[in-house]
Amino acid sequence: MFDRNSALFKALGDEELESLAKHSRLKVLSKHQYLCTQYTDAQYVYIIASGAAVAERVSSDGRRQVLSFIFPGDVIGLTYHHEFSVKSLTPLTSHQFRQNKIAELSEKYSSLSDNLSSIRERVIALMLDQLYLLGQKKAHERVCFLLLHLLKRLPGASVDNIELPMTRLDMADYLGLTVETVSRSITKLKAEGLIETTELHSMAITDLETVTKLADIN
Amino acid sequence: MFDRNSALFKALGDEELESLAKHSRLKVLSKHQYLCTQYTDAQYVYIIASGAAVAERVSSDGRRQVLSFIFPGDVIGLTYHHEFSVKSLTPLTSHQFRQNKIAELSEKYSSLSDNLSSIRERVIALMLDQLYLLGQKKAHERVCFLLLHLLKRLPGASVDNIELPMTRLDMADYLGLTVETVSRSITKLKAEGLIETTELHSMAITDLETVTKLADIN
DNA sequence: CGGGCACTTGAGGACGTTCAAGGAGGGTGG
DNA sequence: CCACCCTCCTTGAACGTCCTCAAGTGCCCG
Repeated sequence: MFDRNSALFKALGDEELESLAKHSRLKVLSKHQYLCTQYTDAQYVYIIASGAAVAERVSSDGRRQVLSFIFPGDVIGLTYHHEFSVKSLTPLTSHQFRQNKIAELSEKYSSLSDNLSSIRERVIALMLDQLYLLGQKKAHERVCFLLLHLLKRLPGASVDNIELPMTRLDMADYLGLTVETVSRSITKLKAEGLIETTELHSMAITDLETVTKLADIN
Repeated sequence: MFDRNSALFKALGDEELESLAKHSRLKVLSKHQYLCTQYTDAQYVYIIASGAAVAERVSSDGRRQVLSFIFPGDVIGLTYHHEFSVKSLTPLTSHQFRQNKIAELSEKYSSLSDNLSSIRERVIALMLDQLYLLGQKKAHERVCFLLLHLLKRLPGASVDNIELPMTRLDMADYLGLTVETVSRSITKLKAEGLIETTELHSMAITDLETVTKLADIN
């Protein structure tokens, strides 16, 4: 039932997995629905089983920051309050747990508790990368970073085929740019022979070394 | 010895505090020294007693992102690897603990463990605000945000006197701007009657409502 | 087939950066 | 104690990157 590749279930024994399974509920969303919304109590923890989503923050004047793209195995709701909304990009399936149940089980099973710690740590590491990106990087560097990020995190992605589950607007709001700038950056990267696009949402990295150099923080 | 106002020591009993004190070492730094540096193992946890510091990430081409300003009561080193360096802005005193000692004690004392969780949560909340700031906000909005942030976090700061412990460059690198833009933004805010500067590093907010409106995310 | 949405492309403009100069404050050595 | 220097800050001018506005294309779905 549960995928041990997920950071939450990693290295858990059968007993732990069964306990978790007992308290989980499958939650299924279609495209463009909200799993949870900004500034409400976080009653549940979700672990994504399939599909893709975004964590976003929207202000009253319409500006929107995509905080993270979310993929299978990712965990949502480990904080007491949601500081963001989570919206599905594709049909989405997730396992829902009561937050206090997770807290309870993590006291009992130290491996679960360790997993939770390492998830939080990874979230922080990702956010630090993104802070650097938004504060310091140029538009085309940001796009390269996103491509490599997706290459790492998207299930089934390979250098010669990255299927983007999000629109250009989602990419723009993640990168702190406009749709037009993202589009132009992609065009430019294509012109320079660094990437190729077979379809609108299918990309290939043809010059991984250069793309990595542009994306990297060092 | 320890200040219960710090998020780490909050609501701890005398026994807990004594156990911690037993395992702590005072670490004193002068101006512009490193408490810890990027990409090294985090052996120690530090809690700031006095002074101010920055958490920063520097790339090989010289670009620098200030990830956070650090003030008394703040805790550093709760992750296994430092993804950043911490540099003192002023003379700095901190209490140093071995990381595994903290982990050990937090298993024993649940209030300590709770404190650690809430610290991590607060760190994430701050970072989310900053992501929105860097991705979406205009220069003068960023400066307003920083002023309010300092008003909340700087010990001794009040609406009519905020003593900035950092240079304009630190502010710029925190806000994803250049020194010149920060300087111009401050000049503009002064001209509009929103703030006043008595000295270079002393500011007063004269129109809190407007500043708040500009800084806010909603 | 038509309409709507997403994407691309172009032109113009704004915001922030870069480059450059000048001023103010603090520390050091004469 | 003053002169000098260095660092930090401000201000100006020119430039560039990215944004805004606008038009046009392609694709999906009804």
